[in-house]
Amino acid sequence: MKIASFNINGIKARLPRLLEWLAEERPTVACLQEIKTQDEGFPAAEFEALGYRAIWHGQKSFNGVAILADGALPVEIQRGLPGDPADEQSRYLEAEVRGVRIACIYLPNGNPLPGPKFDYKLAWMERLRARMAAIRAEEVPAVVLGDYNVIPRDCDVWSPPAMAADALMQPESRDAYARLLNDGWTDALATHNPQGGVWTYWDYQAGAWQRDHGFRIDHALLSPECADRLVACGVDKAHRGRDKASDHAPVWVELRG
DNA sequence: ATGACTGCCTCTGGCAGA
Repeated sequence: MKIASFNINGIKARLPRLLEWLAEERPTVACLQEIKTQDEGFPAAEFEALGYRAIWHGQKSFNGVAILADGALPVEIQRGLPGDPADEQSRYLEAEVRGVRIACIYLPNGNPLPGPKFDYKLAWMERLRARMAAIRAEEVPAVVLGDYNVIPRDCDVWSPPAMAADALMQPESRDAYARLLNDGWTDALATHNPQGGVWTYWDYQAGAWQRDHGFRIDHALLSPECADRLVACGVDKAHRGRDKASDHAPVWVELRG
């Protein structure tokens, strides 16, 4: 089964590209981030026409996440990241699909720093760690995937100095990410590409795509029950080069069984 | 180089993104 993540940067503007990607790549599960629409604006019928059923957690203008599954309705487990009742941003949706726990995340960017946005990012990462520990304790096959907004290693960015001041690669951001791995989660793309050089994001500005100035911030973290089943993973890079593309490319993992 | 581009919901310019 193929489980994918795609930060689509607006589901209204991206719908033709998104439907095209689903039809061509046919992921079993697709986690979407930055749908940027309220719940009532979600194009569920367009996905059903392709054989996908979905659950979604929308928000006006910003954020918003969704989980699509081929031929099955995802069984919702958790809507919104626990740990802060005052947090109303739509960045977390968790479900079960075909016996696998799927958590779709859109981790806060954190810029500018220092400031409240960076504080919110770090607090959100601590809450995520707690939720992932709870999932681990259930000992179920689980994949926590999405836009983590963290560049884990220097080999995950085209130019470390160019991004050094960015919230994506601050030591605090990296340490919080490393704690997730220390807790027993496996970064699928990093495991299969220890040398780095694999990007999932290219800025719209300054010809970043044409110059291959990218970095890796979209990740799939596997529980031990899933890490044993990992047979392949990758980035659908070609989709980033198409007309009216998102600034992110889809990432995916293929699990045995 | 206070740059660059894109999407959203319109206070069609300001904000957010990364």
